Amino acid sequence: MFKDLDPLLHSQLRLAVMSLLIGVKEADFVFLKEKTGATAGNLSVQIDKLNEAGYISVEKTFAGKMPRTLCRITPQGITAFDAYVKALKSYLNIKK
Amino acid sequence: MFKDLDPLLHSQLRLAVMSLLIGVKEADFVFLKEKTGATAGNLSVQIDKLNEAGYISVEKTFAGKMPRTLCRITPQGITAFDAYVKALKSYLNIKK
DNA sequence: TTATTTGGTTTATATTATAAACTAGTCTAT
DNA sequence: ATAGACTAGTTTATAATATAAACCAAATAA
Repeated sequence: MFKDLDPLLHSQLRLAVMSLLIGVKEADFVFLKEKTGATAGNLSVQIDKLNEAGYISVEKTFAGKMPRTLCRITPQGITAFDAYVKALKSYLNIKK
Repeated sequence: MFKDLDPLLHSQLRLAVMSLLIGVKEADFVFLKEKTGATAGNLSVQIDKLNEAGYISVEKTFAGKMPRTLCRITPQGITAFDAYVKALKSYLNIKK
C-alpha cells in the first residue's frame, strides 16, 4: 500500500540538496547554502549525512586561498532519490 | 526555489493517514492501523496531532459495545494536503 | 472465573533537525 | 602590523519528532 520513505531523504534540507545535485555536475557549499537558504551549520551536518550514506561525494579543495567544498551526487544517490520519489507517489496519488 | 514543507504532513505516518482520508468519507482507527501498518500507539499520537491541527476531525462512537474512533479529513486538511503536494513538487521536479 | 482480545492512550526513549557557538584562515583599512 | 570584519565552514547543544513499549478498560471466550 504505502512504500517506506527513506528517512535519509525524507528531510527537507537533505532532499533540497539532493534535488539540486541531481540536476548538476557538482555544486559547492556556498551554492547549496544560497539555494536552500539553510544555515551553514545545518547544511554542514546534512551534507555529512548524505556523504556517509554514500548518496553524495564531497571533495574539499581551494578556490584560490579560500576553502571550497564540492559536492556531487553518486549513482547510489540517484538510485535512492528515484526510489524515494517513486515511494512518495504512493502517498500522493500523483497522476502519471 | 524550494517551498517549505508543512512539518505536520512531512511525516510518513501522518501523510499516509491523510492520503487515506482524502480518498474516503471517513475511516476508523482499525482501518487506518491496518492500511498504514502502524502500531496503535504511534497511530493514536499522530491522529491527535492531525486533529489538533484541524486537519482531521475525530469522532468517538461505539460499534455495538466496542469503541470506535472515526476520522474524517477537514476542508483545512484538504487545503494543507494540496499545498504540501504542490510544495513537494518543487523538490521532485515531477513533470506536469 | 480467569484468560484473551479489542481498541485504544500514555509514557519513555531514541533519533532528528536545527541553530548557536565556535574555529581557522582571509581580506581590508588604518 | 594589527584590529576588525568577513568567508567558509565544523562542532556542540537543544528542542522537537517519531516510535514503540507499557499500560488500561471493557468485551468476549474458555
